Amino acid sequence: MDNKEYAEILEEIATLQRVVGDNFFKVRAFSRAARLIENFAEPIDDLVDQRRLHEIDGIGESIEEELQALRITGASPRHEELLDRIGRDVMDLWHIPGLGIKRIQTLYQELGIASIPSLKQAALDGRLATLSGFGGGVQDKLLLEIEGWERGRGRRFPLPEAKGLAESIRFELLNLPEVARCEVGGSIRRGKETIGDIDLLVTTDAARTVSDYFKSLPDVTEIIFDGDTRASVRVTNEIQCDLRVIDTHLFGAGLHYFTGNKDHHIQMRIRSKKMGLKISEKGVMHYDDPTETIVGPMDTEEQVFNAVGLPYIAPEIRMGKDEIKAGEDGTLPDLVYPHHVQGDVHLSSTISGGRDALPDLIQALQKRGYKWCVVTEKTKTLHAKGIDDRGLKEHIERVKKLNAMIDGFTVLSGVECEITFDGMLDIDLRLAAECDWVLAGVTTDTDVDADTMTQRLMWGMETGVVSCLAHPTGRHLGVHDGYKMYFEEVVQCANDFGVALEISGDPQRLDLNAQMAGRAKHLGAMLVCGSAATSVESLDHIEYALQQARRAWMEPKDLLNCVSAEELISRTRTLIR
DNA sequence: GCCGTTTTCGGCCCGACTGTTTTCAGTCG
Repeated sequence: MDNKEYAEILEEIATLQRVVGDNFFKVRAFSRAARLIENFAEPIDDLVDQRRLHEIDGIGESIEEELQALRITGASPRHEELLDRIGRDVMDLWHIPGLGIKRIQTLYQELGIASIPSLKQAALDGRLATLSGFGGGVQDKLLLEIEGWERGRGRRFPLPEAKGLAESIRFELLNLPEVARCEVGGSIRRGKETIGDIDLLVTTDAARTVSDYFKSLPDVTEIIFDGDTRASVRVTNEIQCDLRVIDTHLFGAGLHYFTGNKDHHIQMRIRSKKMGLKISEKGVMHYDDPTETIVGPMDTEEQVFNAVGLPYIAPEIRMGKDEIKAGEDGTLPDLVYPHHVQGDVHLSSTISGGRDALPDLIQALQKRGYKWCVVTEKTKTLHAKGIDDRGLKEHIERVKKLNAMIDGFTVLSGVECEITFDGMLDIDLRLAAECDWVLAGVTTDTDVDADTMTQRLMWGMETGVVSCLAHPTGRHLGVHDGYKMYFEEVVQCANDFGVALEISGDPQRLDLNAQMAGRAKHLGAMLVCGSAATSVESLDHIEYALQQARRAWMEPKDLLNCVSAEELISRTRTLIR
């Protein structure tokens, strides 16, 4: 079982426990454990086998037992018992906004409602309005929400898509003279790979004007709620967008608050409380101070963290896991940022179907302060206008000439090729060996069993000419998960043959993701970010990859992007050197 | 259910908005 599957079962246990009225804190413990496990870099299977689960802060005796049972028998007694009692459909009720613990309990206890269809029928019959706490207004609102759910509302969006939309709304808000600052917060800022809603933070001294403007934006289809300091709307594609308006001098406190995540805030607030302090979007203040005076300036997030005795903690690692302890101990990582990057290992030009010509790409990279790049033109399997063996030979020559003309920047010759069904490459191996860098991946015939795919990837790497495994899991964000394979074996083989693993910034992929990258790092793999750019504009996509790397607590020393061109070459493909 | 530099028992984050039980519970982020 993979970590995600363990997490899903724990979350289901939490949800079912809510319905039967279990202690709120017990429910929260299961829910938190689920999130911890989902984001854990090592396979839970291994931790169970090594009896190391208790090393995770937040997992105690009871949850460890459930996980052990899941590992050994494939089922959790608690989960099974709850499912027998109230059934699976009840969990859908949690997807209906407006329904929480109390109302779901009332529905279940008073009317025996434990599924969305029965809820809808009761609303249509007018039976809901008879329950205490459910006036006619609630009934009508629930009916609308049910219809929204039936239309597929509530789905999660790939990060790049949601980020694009968020930036466009941010841009519109910045048009308003009353808006002093506007930032995107929430899971987009943390770089979570799928996004449930968009959070925007605005500082202004004219809250009402800004809020009214926000609600009147052309894309807005529905106003969910509307208050003095916050408003929430739905935009065209059904994604929810929340606006929080805050006083200009509380920008740092507001941004911290609106970035999350929830577990991070709970940990921060528990810590503050122990220090006699209270932390919220209104800043940090003494716990029992009726005047609510902030203890210092709150213009920046750094000031907020400092006010509770912590150094700045980057958004990407705010998960309520180990970051606060690391802050206390002074062991926070020095995370990798764009200015650390010396080169990109994955980009192609008009030569193999890209949009921009090689000289333009190189000029753009130099402008960024990069010192080198690998030009990985695509083969014919990857693009209809891709290169064949002859094209690759010409490419290698072209790069040599180009290099002679440029000062202070190294262009490396590369190719992006396919590991074919029989574990070979779709280019001549001797030519591949002549390239500085060979990026190889799998894009065809992916619907095979794990043994077959693992073998294919390993055979590909065993040719000895591969420098890097491209988008190693083969997933397409929001479309399909990666192919089946044994990741540990693939990483081991990569290590043996000096093959790096790519963290692809391709907006369709983000592959490896943060958890897998963390796992690969733990297994001793070499990692490198690639923009997969085919144009000057898409060179920016490397930031998506770097953000996933930061979520995996990676520092410059963990990524080959931060070494020199010479070191990049000498550390990879060790077999043929 | 989990946890411990005041605690192995007794706590467990904070504030805004909505609708209804006209003084606050329920939900949300």
